[in-house]
Amino acid sequence: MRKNPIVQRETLGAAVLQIRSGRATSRTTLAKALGISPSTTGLYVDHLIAEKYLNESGLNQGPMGRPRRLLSTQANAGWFAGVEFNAQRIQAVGVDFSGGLKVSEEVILPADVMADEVVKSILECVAKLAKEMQGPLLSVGIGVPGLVDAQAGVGLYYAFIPDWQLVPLVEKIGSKLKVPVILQNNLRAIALAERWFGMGHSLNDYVILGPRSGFGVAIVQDGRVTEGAHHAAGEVGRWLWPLMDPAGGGQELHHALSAPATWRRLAGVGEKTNLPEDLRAGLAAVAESAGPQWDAVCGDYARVIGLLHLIIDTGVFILHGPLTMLGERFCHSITEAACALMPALRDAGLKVVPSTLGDNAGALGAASLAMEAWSPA
Amino acid sequence: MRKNPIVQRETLGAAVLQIRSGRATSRTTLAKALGISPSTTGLYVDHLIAEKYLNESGLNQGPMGRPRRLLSTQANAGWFAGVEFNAQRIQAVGVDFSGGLKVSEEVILPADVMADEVVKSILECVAKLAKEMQGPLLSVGIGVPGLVDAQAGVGLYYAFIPDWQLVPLVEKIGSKLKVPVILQNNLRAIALAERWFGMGHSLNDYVILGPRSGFGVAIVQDGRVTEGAHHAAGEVGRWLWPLMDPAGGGQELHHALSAPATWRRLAGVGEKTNLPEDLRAGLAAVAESAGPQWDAVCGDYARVIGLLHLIIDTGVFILHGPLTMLGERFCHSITEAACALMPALRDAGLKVVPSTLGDNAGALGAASLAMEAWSPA
DNA sequence: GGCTTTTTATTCGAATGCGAAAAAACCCTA
DNA sequence: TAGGGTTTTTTCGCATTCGAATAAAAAGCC
Repeated sequence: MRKNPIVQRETLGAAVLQIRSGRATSRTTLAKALGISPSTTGLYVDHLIAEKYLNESGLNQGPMGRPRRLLSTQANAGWFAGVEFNAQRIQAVGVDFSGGLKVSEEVILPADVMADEVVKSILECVAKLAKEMQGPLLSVGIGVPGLVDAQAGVGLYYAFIPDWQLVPLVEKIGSKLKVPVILQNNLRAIALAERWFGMGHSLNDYVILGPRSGFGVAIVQDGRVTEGAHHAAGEVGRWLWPLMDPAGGGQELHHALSAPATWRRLAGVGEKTNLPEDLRAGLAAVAESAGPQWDAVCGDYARVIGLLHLIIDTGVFILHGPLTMLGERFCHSITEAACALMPALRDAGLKVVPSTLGDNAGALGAASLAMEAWSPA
Repeated sequence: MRKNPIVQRETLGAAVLQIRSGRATSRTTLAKALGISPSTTGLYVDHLIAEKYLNESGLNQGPMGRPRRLLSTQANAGWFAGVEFNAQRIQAVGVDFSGGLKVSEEVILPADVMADEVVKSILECVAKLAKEMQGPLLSVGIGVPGLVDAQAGVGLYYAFIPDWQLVPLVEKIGSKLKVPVILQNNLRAIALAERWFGMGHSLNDYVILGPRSGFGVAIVQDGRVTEGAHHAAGEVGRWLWPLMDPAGGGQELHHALSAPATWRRLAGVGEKTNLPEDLRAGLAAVAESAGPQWDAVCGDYARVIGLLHLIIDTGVFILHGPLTMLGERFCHSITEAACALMPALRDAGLKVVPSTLGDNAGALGAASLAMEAWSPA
């Protein structure tokens, strides 16, 4: 038996992430992925197996040579909670140690909810999840609407909860649950969800399009989620739109491209018409429409995406939220319109696709936050 | 005497950078800046002093305690070459080991110059610099126009040199000079110049505005220069402009905001009017103008900057190139116009400032590339 | 079956980097 | 001028990490 060194916890966490994601499958591949020597990697893996975080799961015979001893995460070593919320509802998921989604919860919030009630509901939600999960809760990720200081663990501002200002969420939740709590803006959390559960798996550069009650984007560059100097990267909803309004009385992009606004424009109804009971169903109903409204909406999206793409040069734009109901055709129309407007985009391989993740993408992203932050004690 | 370990070269390079930039001035501050222990730092510094890269330059008494033994770089330990070029000219600088600018060179290129001639001229230019510099040449940085694959060391494409396609510059220059050669897009090189020689010293997030024969930007986020998935980040000159052209026959932003176009618009002359002999002087002459042209130009700049700022949330925009001749007033007008158009910008602390670096900012940035890449043998 | 070849994992000595403690160099005060 | 306080630098022992060699486990080949 090898001696058991006091290994670095951070590196242990990184090793688990590599194994869980499938980027590394054996000791040697793990060594390469972590950039440490094979001998040290062996010690780390021994430690993680001894602590029941990993196990060996068979052999993988390559074309030649000694077969790899496959490593995998022990699903019941503990679990991660992912929570996302806005002014209307809380969504939460429980994810096992192998990254498998096990339980979902949803809580509808009352109108005019206050910050303290939200915190209370989040705690209740996590408690409900805990009943169905195995092992100890390891960490909690929270996708927070509005401006968030992820480092400080504070929700800075959110327009639709009246007293949501400088809310020390990490402290409030962490002091009750006694586990690490990690925050991130909810759209940026979705970006992480794509990485762990969606199509971002193999991508290093992509943009999340998030048209909901407003319009925002989350940007992933070279594998890193862009935060911004004031935690406000991706707040494109505050763009003047139309940009060249000759009258000067411009509006914000929010008003043109939010999910409700998009439905109204596609349905050809005015601002005074009530929204349908179920916006998603309403959107599905107009998914086949055509004509000038369709072109106008796609043209606006095309312009926004074209501007974005030529700045940050990512490649794939992943559409999230209710507008995914408009399907592939919507995304394709946008792509085509953008390339028609700005020919440079065609060479740059612009592509808009609807997300394959469902409504709980934000909660899954929050769970990703929790997984990324965890290291063994 | 302490024993002399075989230290890691990369860390030695990083240590020299910290000392040269003044971010670290003593062994202890260096240890903090590098994130390694004071004891190890002591060994590294000993090594660097023994190799004549650093020396001790007096004491710095704080309010209390043992004074710091100040460290500084040995100016004559060698030198770095920085080269920038476009289709018209080559600019080169020689920078000593302490980061001091010592020599500048400029070569005017003939019309319709070919790639091979450019390479030859660069080599001649560096040879000329070498005569005036002390010590050995340590590395060369090159600011390359157009698309650049910095990692591969290849110039991918530049429209104004006919055969500038897939030029293996690092190989061509490196094989002659026998020192490391580092490439970067010339605008992104300017971003580095701001960091080392300009106002980026204390900034982690800023944007370089580069209106010249076209219009592009370079983005620095959290201290890193944004490259883009296809080496094309910041190519905003290819935006459709005006963005909402109802006729559909849109142009590129290049045509509206390049340095010549800006002069024509401010001077109120058409596309057929010849440019002044000296564009900078011409621009200085229209710097005091006012009225609708002035507002229109500033409005366009304000829109571009507003869009950029709300995406990437940096803060400071640094204007480079001939348009700096328009002075503080121009930048101030843009800032004001942007805040008027998009009120969100006012809270976000948007600021546009002219660069204090002169015409050779690109070459200085290239030298910064060289400095950042160097490590002792 | 024994041989080589290839790839993965482990062993083991060497040494690099760290932490704690000591030393050094200054201030201030009495 | 001696002593306490403070900060920087160095010393020194220790242990983690590495590198090179070794062992292990398979395939292919005669």
